[in-house]
Amino acid sequence: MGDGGLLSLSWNNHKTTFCHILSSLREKERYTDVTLACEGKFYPVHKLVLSTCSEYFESMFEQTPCKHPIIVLKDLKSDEVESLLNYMYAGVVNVAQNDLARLIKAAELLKVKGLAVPDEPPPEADSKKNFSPARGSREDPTSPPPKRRRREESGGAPGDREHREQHVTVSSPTASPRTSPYHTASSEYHQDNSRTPNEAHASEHGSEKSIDRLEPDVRSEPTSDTKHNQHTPARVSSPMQVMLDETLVKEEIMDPEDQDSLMNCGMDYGSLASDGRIENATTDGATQDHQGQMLPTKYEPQPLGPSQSHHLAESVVEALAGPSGMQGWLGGGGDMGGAFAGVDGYGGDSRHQELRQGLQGQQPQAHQMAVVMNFEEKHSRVWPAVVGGCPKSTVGYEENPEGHVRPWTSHIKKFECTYCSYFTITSTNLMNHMRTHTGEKPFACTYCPYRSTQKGNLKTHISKHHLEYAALRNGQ
DNA sequence: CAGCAGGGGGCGT
DNA sequence: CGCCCCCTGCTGG
Repeated sequence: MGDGGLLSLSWNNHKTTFCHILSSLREKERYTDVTLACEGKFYPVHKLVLSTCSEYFESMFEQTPCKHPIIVLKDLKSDEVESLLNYMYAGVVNVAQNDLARLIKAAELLKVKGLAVPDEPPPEADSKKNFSPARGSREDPTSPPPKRRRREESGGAPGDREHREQHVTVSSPTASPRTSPYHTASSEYHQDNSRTPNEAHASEHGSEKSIDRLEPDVRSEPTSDTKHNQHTPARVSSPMQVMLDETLVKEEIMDPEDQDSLMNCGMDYGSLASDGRIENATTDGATQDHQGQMLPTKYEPQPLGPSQSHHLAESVVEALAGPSGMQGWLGGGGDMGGAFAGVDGYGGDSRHQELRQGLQGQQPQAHQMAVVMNFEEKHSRVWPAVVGGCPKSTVGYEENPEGHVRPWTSHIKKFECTYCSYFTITSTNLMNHMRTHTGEKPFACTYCPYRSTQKGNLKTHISKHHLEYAALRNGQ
């Protein structure tokens, strides 16, 4: 190094290796810090990947201090989520031709880069965009070019191997791993895929642009244009999102007409509706009627009323409840009711100004409401153990040998710190916590200058340092 | 090991 | 509901 020679060390297989490792980590649920829930299925994934591949998630995570949020994608299908996750992790995913439009629309809802970006000529030969920095808006010229290409741009490869199966080749090597231990049904995309994962893997290694194999007739297929159609039969709206994280429960009411304020406050939930197509698709009333969580009055930072909290609970239950019967997993309606009865007042009582600023005075839109529940990081360790049981029943956690309590009923907290995002269910805990901010140490040791924020700590201190004196005093 | 901080049960008002 | 108390986990020296 001393001779000044500059060596360029190149990792030839960096991209493929990187993607493979990422997918492996996902498969092993290693370092996962966010869980997507859809139709009763859970997908432990990484914020980094989601943020990288989706401005939607990036903005969400930026504004949500949750350590391990659980995001319920309400208006998406589990297979769509699986495909999008596979796409984000591997850069490719297999999708049945008939499901292409649906997948694209889902990608647009989540602003998945490469899929959600409207077709436009790529500025240059691209590599995997999914792992590029996620900064920039969709209008950003530096944003990744769309992966879906028109036939003119696909290098004229009509009728290749993927097409014969009527599959859009988006299959990835790592798309094969189970998306979740709670996965109850394998993706149809893979079931229909004749290629083995290894073959797919090899294919990906051979070409980073397997998406280019999108067949011309696939794109010319009528359904492929539904992403530009505002009134597709398939109900596609802004996904109801429930983020379970630290204790906090919020209802975020989004008004598509107030995108600016939403942007200003950093919450990009409304961006889903910023797209006119999607927005219109959701304003046909079907979504609202279906979800029934629309709050009739404008959002106010006030505790939720009974009916509102009921709607909140319902929304969460409904969001978490999938075909596999997540109601049972959640412990039954009664328990859930109790759980969310305990969160009354969380709808607007939060002091998270950054979340609230852009929401005040806005007319609520049910399809744009996001319910944000915070789940403390510590509990995220309980969470996998809890949900590790059968998602279809309550056995998984009610009788779990570790004695884990029901997360929804035991970790919903009511008191929040004005200095940080801390929440607790008891005022005492909050008082103790507040002392950490104020520096108040009301408990002074009578034998030394030691002071403590908690009496118990002082007692411990005395028992360890001044036990003799304390015994003498007690004896006198 | 000591201190800090959080969770939660128990009890009285 | 507030307070007391105990227990527990984490962290830094």
